[in-house]
Order: sequence, then C-alpha cells, then structure tokens
Amino acid sequence: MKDHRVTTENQYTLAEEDYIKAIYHICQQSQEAQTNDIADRLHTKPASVSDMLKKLADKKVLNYIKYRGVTLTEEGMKAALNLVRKHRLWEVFLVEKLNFSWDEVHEVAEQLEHIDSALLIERLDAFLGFPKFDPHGDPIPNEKGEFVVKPHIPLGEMEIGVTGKVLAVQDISASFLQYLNKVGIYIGAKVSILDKIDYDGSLEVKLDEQKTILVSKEVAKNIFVGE
Amino acid sequence: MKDHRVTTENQYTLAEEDYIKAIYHICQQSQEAQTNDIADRLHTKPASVSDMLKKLADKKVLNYIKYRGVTLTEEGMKAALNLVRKHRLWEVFLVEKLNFSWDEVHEVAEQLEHIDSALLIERLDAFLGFPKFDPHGDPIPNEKGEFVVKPHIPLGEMEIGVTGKVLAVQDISASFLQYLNKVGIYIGAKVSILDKIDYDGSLEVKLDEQKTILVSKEVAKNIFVGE
DNA sequence: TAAATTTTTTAGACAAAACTAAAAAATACT
DNA sequence: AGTATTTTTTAGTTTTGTCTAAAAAATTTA
Repeated sequence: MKDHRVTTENQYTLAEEDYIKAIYHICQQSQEAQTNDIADRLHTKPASVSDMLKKLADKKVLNYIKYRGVTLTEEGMKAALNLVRKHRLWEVFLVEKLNFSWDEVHEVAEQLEHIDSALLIERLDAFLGFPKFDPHGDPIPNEKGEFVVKPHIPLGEMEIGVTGKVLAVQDISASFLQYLNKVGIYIGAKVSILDKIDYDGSLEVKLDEQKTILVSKEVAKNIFVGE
Repeated sequence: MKDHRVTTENQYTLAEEDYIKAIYHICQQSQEAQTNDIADRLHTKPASVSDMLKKLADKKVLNYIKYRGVTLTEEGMKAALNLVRKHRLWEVFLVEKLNFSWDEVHEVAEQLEHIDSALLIERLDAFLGFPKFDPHGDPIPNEKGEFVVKPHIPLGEMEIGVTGKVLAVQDISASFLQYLNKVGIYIGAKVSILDKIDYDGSLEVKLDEQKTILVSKEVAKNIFVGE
C-alpha cells in the first residue's frame, strides 16, 4: 500500500499533496515559493523540502531550478486547485451541516481534503448547493479549477464614509477568528470607516449600522471588504 | 509528521488502525486472528504481519503469543469499535445524504474512518439522527462502544412458511450488492421461504409478498433475516 | 568587490512499513 | 512416532519521507 487511499484515482501521496498545496498558497502571495517558506508552512526542515522539490520536479508537478524558488506547472496547478476545492467544500459542510464554527474547521478540513473520490466531491458539492465561497470568504474552484473573484481591498484601505461588506479574512487562525466572533465581525457584515487614528493606524469602524468598534491596523490588514 | 492527522487525539498510525480493524473483524468470526488471515485481509504478506503484531503487542493493543493467533486487548477493542463506529456512520452519511448506493460506500468509508476528530464524529452522528445500523444492516457502536444486537439467522436456515425481514448482509462486495439490487433484495425487505430445492440447496423466496425469486445457497448464506 | 550572512543543497542516517528468502515451529498424515 | 506440509517468524532489503551536519550558492553589507 502506497498510502491509504487505495483507489486508483489519485496520483500523489499524502506528503506530495501537502507540498503542492503549500506551494500553491505561497505562490498566491509571492510569485515563487522559496524552500524556507515551504519548510515553515509544513513545519519541516529545508533539507526535507529540497528532497521533495526534486521529486516533484521529476514528476512534472513544478518548475525547479536549483537555488531559485519553484512554481507549479499546469499539472501541479490542477492538482492544487482540486485540493483547495476539496478543502473548502469540506469547510462549508462542517459549518453549514455540522454546526462547526468558522474557527474550528481548518484542521479537520486539512485531513478531509486528502480523501480520494471524485464521486464523493461531486455529490458533496451538489448536496451543499454548489457554494461559491467557503466560511472564510475564499472562493471555491469548480471541477475545472475556475473560481469567482470578487474585487476586494483590505479594510484599512477603505475610504472614510464609504460603506462595504466584509468579503473574506486572510488570517484563518482560530485565535484571529475567535477575536472576530467576539467583536461581532463576520462574512457579510456591513462596515464603514468612521475615522482613522493617525497615532497607531487603528480604525473606528461602524458595524451593521449599529455598534462602533475600534480595530488595530494588524486586524484591519486581515479583513477584506468590497461590493 | 508521523501521519497526516496532526491533531493529538489519535494514538495509532494509519497502518496500525488497519491492522486493529482487520483483527477485530477476524475475531468476530473465529475467536483468534491468525497471521495468514490478517495478511489476506490487508493484502499484505505474513512476514509484514508478524512485524506489526510484535509492535502492536508492545503497545498493549493485542495479546500475542508467538505462533499462536492474536486477540485484541480491552484497549485494542476500544480502538476497533471506534473505527467501526466511524466507518459505519460515514456509510450512512454517504447513502442518506449524498445518494450513494450501498455498493459504492465501502471504499470511501475505508478512507473516511481514519479522519481523526472526536467532535466531527459526534456532530455527524447527531446530523444523521443517531442511526443504529449502517446501510448493510450492521450495528453502529455508540461512543462507549455499545451497540444493538438484533437476533438474526442466515436466510437458508429460515423455516418454510415463516415470514421475516432482511436485517443485514454479510458480504458487502459491490458485486454481491449489485446482484441484490438486481433481484430486488434490500435491507428491510419482507421475505419467506416457499421451497428448498434439495438438489443444489437453492431457495424459492417470496419477496415483499409480490414476486418469487430463486436464490442459490451461496447467496442465502450471506443474507441475514429476523424479527 | 570582498567579506559576512542567509538560503539552499548534498551527504549520510533513521524510522515506518512493506518485501523476499530462509529458518523454525506447529499441525496433519501415514 | 516420524515425516510432510502448512503456518509463522526471523533476517536482511527497499521505499518514502524525515532529520542533522556540512558544503555550496546566492544575497546583503561594509
């Protein structure tokens, strides 16, 4: 047994899938994924990453030139988008059907995304009503890897007086999401900036036309608004 | 990373879990699990099984005396029942919520049973309405490992004239289940024996007070009836 | 641009879980 | 009981994915 997914559908091992997804996410932010960044993300050592990069390059999953970063090939991108699709669909399932809170879903979805059954994902997608966004506001690719992009900017860059909606969060750590729960910020919440405090960059935010809250610039950086 | 389930809930690797479940199922039928039987069930070689038995005995999961078969300890039984519980709950989910047919669920459930999250299973159980039996009629243990036992006998041992219900099937291979679909046998179907053919041991069976079908003794052996 | 620092790779080991081939124990058969 | 057969275990490899330590390349800094 290569790994525990004995169906013949999947071409990659569990570890390979983890690397592919990590590289995808890093490339979303910075063009090329560096060895150290991958190691950090996977809680592994740079030496281990080097080994795996060689292996994945042999398999035509990524473009690799020694000492330069890596990017995904079309093949690799397809695999990554499928993993992202599975991860986000499972997150929707956990929140919508099993009453998980948005700060509880990530770890479980990290496991569920490796389940290898195209039929399962097809049926799950239908069962959930073909959702376009996950509980953190991130888009869910369809089976072809296509996804909806809603224009959005960080909360901190919104102009005073303009009203928008919270569309997504960038930090999906439990501690950040629990903080958002506490102050009442959620995906879809109506927000506008009342004032920007020069001293520390914090923001006075009107929430759902009701209460006014103060958020730090660190928090504001991780909230995206639009519409 | 030991395996890909990074939560701290689970004590066993994926491979160990496979062995524990295989040993559980073998012991259901024959008291002690023999090395060769385990190898057959896991599509592995007896030498590999010997290695693993030693390891699992060290971990106090099973009682092992060289050249004798093995049995699960209380610890091992607890782990096995939890795996069985997870497997069968996922099977119910696939059939009830995702419209899988009962011949399509086993392989996917074999993967899903390894997902390591007590919260997930608790919530899934509630979402499904705390089912007591899986799509093949097998009982689902609760979180303490307890399960309902309905008295049942093989179809072949039912007396002529007596009416019963199909409670479970013993063979859950796709080919067997697809055959049952074809002839119209399902869990809950009303059955009675009209006649037993001496020549080959086959049975004339009245199904749902409607049609009459003929089933071989091999088929009859794998269908359990009761109530 | 040369030295210092950081990043990445190589070399060599290790653990888990599988395998083959051969030895040892248990069981079955005259 | 003694031989033959089957079952199980041991011994020695292999593969995957990890690690540490050291070497090499790239980048930053003076």
